[in-house]
Amino acid sequence: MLTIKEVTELTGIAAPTLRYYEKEGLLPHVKRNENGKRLYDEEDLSWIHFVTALRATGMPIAQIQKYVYLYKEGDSTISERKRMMLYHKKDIERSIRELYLNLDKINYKLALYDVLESQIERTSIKI
Amino acid sequence: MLTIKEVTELTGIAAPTLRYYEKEGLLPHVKRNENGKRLYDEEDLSWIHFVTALRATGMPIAQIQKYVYLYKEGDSTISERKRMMLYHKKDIERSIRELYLNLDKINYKLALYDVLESQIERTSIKI
DNA sequence: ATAAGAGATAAAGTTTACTTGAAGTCAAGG
DNA sequence: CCTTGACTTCAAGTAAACTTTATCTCTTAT
Repeated sequence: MLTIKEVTELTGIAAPTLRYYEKEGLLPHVKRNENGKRLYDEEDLSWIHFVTALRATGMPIAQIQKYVYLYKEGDSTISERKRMMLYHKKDIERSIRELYLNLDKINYKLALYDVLESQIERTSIKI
Repeated sequence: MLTIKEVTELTGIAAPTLRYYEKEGLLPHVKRNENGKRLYDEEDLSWIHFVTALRATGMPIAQIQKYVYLYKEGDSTISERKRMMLYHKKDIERSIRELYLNLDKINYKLALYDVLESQIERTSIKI
């Protein structure tokens, strides 16, 4: 069982953020010791990693809340949770496609700069 | 020359957002008619598209501001602008890589759901 | 004994990027 | 004439996700 400090060191997530996630219901069943201090086990860690992956891919807190709520409901919600993940997967794939398209525009801009620079170079040589 | 309404229809960007971008200095040389109403030409449109691409790839307003400021400085800032774009390109590539990594985690979760569902199915058949 | 250090809660504050609202201008249509 | 519609500006409001602050408790080292 890990303290909150150990978890921040392991995950790079700030302690207030971990408390905030828990308060918002994103981290089910985090235990406490006799003094009320948080204790994280392996399962908590994998929840943290999962939530982090969802956040990093742009899923809003509110939607993760809903997911965890369904998880707590038990096996009867498996198909709905799967649907949420499938939908989110499509979202990520769309984001990636858009990033590639916009990356093309940046690359085009960079190509223009290359032309500009070589023009400037040639001009300088002439002088 | 296009009115702001025509530009919103063409680009899907709300008029207040266009005004906001202009006020923040992201859109250089947008002209006005004799009554002070905005008129956009082809160059303005391509600035709008460019700014949109930068925003969509996560560049903060403040950094775009800096870029446009350099642009206004003239040719002497070309290499710095190019450096900004190169750096941003690396950023986008990093984002894409991270999205792929996190997509893998989501796919792993989905695979787990497939196993779970087939287990449930088999259990039901037994009953 | 007591002061430091880790952790807790609750509430307020911050940041970023817009968005909305209030109030005014101006040309055109009934 | 005067109202409607499409603008304008400036200021204030909003949403999301944290982050900071204030205050309190408890264990531990001096």
